[in-house]
Amino acid sequence: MTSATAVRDQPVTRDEVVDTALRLIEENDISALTMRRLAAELGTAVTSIYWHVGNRDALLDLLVERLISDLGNVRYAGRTPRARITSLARQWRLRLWEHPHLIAIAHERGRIAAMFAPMQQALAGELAQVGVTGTKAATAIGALQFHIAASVVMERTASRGPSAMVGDPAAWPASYGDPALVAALSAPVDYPAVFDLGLSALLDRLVP
Amino acid sequence: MTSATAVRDQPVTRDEVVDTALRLIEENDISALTMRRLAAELGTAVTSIYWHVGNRDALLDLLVERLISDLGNVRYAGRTPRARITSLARQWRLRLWEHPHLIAIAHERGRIAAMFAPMQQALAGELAQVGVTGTKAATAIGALQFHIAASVVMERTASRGPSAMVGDPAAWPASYGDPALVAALSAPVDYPAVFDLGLSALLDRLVP
DNA sequence: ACCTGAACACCGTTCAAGT
DNA sequence: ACCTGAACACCGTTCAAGT
Repeated sequence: MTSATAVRDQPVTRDEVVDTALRLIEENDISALTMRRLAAELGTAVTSIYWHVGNRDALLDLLVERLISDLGNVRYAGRTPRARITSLARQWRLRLWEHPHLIAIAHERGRIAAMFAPMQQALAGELAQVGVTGTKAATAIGALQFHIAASVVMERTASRGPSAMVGDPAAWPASYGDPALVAALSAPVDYPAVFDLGLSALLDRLVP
Repeated sequence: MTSATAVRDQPVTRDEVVDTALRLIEENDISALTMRRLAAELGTAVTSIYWHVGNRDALLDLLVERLISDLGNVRYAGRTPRARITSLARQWRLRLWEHPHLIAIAHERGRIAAMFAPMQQALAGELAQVGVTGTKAATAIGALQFHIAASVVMERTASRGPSAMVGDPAAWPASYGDPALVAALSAPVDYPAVFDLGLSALLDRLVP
């Protein structure tokens, strides 16, 4: 936790409010973003934040818009269209994972679509190369987008709790016939592996 | 919103606290569950709730445990193992969807595993019939569980915001070569279809 | 064993008043 | 144009005191 700016000579700006709010969220989590704490961090009265951004809800909208405009495109590569789509999806997952708090907020506000806009167009280009267009391409894009967003949302939420196990060994009879299964289920979830498995299964279906 | 019980002759019980808390959440959402509102609904002082359940966090734990013990098993059918697994997955999705608020809480608390325990054992039985056991079965169970939980979490969160579109038509150049794609992308997400697509792709991979 | 009111340290937000 | 303090209606939680 950085110490609050005690006094300030410059007026606060809207961008500065957004910057500081982002910092508070990324250093802690969304619950650290209170209007009073934000004001303390900025060295102003709470009420002056209301002048700049309206209210807390509008501030959250601004944070999401900032995220969207910061995301931009992502580097990806591969020899075949399928390899490029795989690379693209993995890169987007990693990129979103840098802002897990924000993507949860974006999701709640129905802004996931806008967030993925650059990815959609790159994906549409790759799909067109393998002859997938129109509603089929839309389905593929929707499914991949869902898979990526879900992976980040699920891993993020789970990582706040106890290390998420898939299974609870105690729920299985001690005499259960497949001890290797029970043992494997009690390991922590390997999210990247689950992601890759789902991705590759989807691509088998979606990319001819 | 039901009117609060004005006076009461019986002592409050822990179960009654949990019941009322569940009702508050399911009739509204998690933000409706405040200790003060709960007390008003029960017709007691706020502080007496603390005597029964500890604090708000412990109450949320109790709600999740209640959900888990209420879930139990689910009916499913089908001629082939694959059909039965598909039916099982769909039924679990529907079942969880009856308690979207609670499953978000369960997920945050790392209790998804316990929630899915009955499903895991049914699934293990079906997988064994097609020769999938051990770590392979654990992977399959983990992937299916992730898919079901993600579907509910994503659809639930999205449904609080504006009707989620996959794509924003305005983000595409008006001259884009595939208008059918752009049009299809701007329709609301069909979550059951996305769920079934992902499920069937996973099963192609996981069930021989 | 169960309940109570008072108190504390927080929230978001509005408003009238300042420069 | 920008900032301020006071005030309101909320939170969760603790505690000493009641029966």
